[in-house]
Amino acid sequence: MAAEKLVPIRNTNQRQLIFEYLEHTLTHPTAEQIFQNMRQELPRISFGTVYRNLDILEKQGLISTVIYSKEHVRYQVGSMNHSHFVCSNCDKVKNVVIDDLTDLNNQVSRRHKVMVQKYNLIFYGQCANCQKM
Amino acid sequence: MAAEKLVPIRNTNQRQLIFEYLEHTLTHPTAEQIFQNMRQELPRISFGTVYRNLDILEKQGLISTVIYSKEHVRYQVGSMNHSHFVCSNCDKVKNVVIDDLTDLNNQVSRRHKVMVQKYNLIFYGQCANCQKM
DNA sequence: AATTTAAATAGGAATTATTCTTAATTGTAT
DNA sequence: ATACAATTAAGAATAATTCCTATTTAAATT
Repeated sequence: MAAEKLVPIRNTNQRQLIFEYLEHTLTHPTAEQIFQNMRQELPRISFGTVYRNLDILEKQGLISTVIYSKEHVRYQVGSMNHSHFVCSNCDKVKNVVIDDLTDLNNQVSRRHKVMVQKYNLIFYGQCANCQKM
Repeated sequence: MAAEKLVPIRNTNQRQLIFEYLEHTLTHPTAEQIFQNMRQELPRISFGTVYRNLDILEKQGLISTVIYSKEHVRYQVGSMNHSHFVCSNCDKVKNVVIDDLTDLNNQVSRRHKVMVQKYNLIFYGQCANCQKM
């Protein structure tokens, strides 16, 4: 665990807008989708800026990354306190409410002598729409 | 859900050896690691062959894919009936035993009117070794 | 055992997502 | 207003994965 150099974080318009977009969207966009959306307001924004700011926002705990398939990483506001369902057919992502799993982290920490900081639970299957077809 | 053309699957030495390697390793190798290992026995094997056979083995239900970070997809024998712990510091992956979660799929299926086929639960944190440092 | 045929392979090119590099820009402290 | 370091845009570089094609090979048929 290398000690990180402490560097002041400046407020930039780009990061502010990325966060606001994530805050207001109901979907779980990919970096590509975020980039395309930002281009409407900031036509000169680059992918590097999107990725860098997503990393910063995640380190600040304001957003979190959901890794739900080989191809697509998705982003959302807040930390990972809920789970996701991903339709294997149409790729849609749904937030999912499940019974309390808060003591799972402790259970795993105790049994395996590790320090669990978070978990990520993803369900895969067919959504209501795709089942009909 | 497009109907898939039924195509005979032939037994090849390459696929057999990839499966045997996964069967006997205790780690959760990446495609790269599998490729390097296969090269010892099959010096002419290509990445395409590794990826194609991993896909086939997964479709046959003989192995499964664990997506545990943006950078690294990992493979293991069997289906995903257990969970994983990933150390955020050293990247090591551990199999984790947790209390019965078998009715989680049903719980989610019922509440969200979807058909859950599998779930993937990953814990992130610091392993015993990395905590000491 | 030889022949046939489509599936699988090797090899390498192409694609895609992400990270890196650098000169120019900009937020903020003075 | 000025200075300075953090951030940006732009595009090159990298890495993982997929795709393409001529050749090879498993296995069914003769």
